[in-house]
Amino acid sequence: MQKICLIEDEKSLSEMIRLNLELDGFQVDIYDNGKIAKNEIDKIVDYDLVILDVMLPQVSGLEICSEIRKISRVPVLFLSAKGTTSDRIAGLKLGGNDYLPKPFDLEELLLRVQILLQKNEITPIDGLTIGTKTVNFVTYEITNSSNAEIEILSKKEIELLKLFSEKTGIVVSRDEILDKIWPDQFPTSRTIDNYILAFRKIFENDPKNPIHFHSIRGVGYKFTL
Amino acid sequence: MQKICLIEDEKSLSEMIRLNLELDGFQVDIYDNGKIAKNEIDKIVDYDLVILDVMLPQVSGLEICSEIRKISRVPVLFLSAKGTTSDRIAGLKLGGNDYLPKPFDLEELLLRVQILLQKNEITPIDGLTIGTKTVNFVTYEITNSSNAEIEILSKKEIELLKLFSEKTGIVVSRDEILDKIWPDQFPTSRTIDNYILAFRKIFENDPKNPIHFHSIRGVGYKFTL
DNA sequence: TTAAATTGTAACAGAAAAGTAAAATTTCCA
DNA sequence: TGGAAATTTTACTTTTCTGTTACAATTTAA
Repeated sequence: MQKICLIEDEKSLSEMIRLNLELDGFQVDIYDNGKIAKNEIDKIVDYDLVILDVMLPQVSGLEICSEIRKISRVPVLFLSAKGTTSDRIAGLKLGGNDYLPKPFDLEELLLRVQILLQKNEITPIDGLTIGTKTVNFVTYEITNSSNAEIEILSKKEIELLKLFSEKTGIVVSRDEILDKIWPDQFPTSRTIDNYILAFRKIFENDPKNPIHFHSIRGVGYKFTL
Repeated sequence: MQKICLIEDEKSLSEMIRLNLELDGFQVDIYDNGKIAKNEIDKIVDYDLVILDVMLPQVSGLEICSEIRKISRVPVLFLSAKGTTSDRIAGLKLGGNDYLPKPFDLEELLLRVQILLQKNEITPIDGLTIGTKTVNFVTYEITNSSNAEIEILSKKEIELLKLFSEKTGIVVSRDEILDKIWPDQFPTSRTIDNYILAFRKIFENDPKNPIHFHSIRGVGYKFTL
């Protein structure tokens, strides 16, 4: 779920915006104090979008935007009662991504929010998910959705997993594995077994009764999700 | 060079816009006829940005936008004399990315054009905060929020940190690092290690168990915040 | 039922990669 | 030009990977 940070001191307005963004499926947190917001820039840049009122008591929205831009490129949408051209330009120059003068139409706000968030669309990762664990073929990491621990696999392990994921549900012969993973070497057949052994320890709940890494006697192995 | 397609029937306005966009380093082609534009959608979607007047003779800008969206996600910026909310919403709903009511300030147009084109680029930011320390890519200084001490990094260190900050959370291979940081030289692999060593001493609480500068054996390094 | 073939398993050793500090070299100013 | 800072290399250590070995367990076939 995409999270939006709304920095706006006028309670009735911010609650109205929050309600509507939530109806659109976003999670919304509100800061009603510019000074606090400025002190928590670290937290603010973790959001997917920041909606920022220009006129805040004590600290101006422009100031906050400029702090944000020092450390992050998170999209910033300005709201302002002062809708003059020069204000808009000031906001955009400081790194704001859009500027909506008050009073604005709610529907327009929602549309502009969606446009800004499209930019951040997450590109699917190149990897493989087995049970609660996800292997990232680029970073070599295994992330476990249930306990946040991170393991790192080796190059050869990743190569083998890639091969298996390409052949999900299909038996891969020992010869084929050797050809693909060790094109210039000719290791023992036991070498393959050892990698399977490792995979079972990592991915199988009960390594003795594997459900993902099956041995096909006399042929090779079969990987299933 | 980024190419912009401007669809606008009012010659004096379109030439003025063209001139200014060209001064900003863009290449601009003008369509002054909506009908022709509609017949050449294939060509139009090859541009990096389309600026579209809503009120065109014969064919409306909204119609053209909707044709564009059938085959492409090229950013579309609407211009319109009718600045009513419902017009803006109509434009955005059809897939427009921004809407500027006429009369607009030229500077605002140029800024919004730049924002829309940034989507495709990675805009470098001028700093990076890791834990309590903030690196300024312009002054090369590291400021520590907890003890006011100031360290200064070297040029190469800053270059490397910039690279890592652009690739936060992504593995950067040793080859890529060498390519980007040492385009004309071919230093030892140990050279990179030494920079990482320095970064860990500076930014890691426990350099032996790094949480920001991870080594990915056989590949490279990964920086995380 | 038993021997042969195949697979499972862990411990080990050599190889490769990365960590490290200090020395050597280059660059940049004053 | 001298010297300090920056940069890169060198040499060494440590860590991790990787394939082999030896043996156990399992399956197959005679």
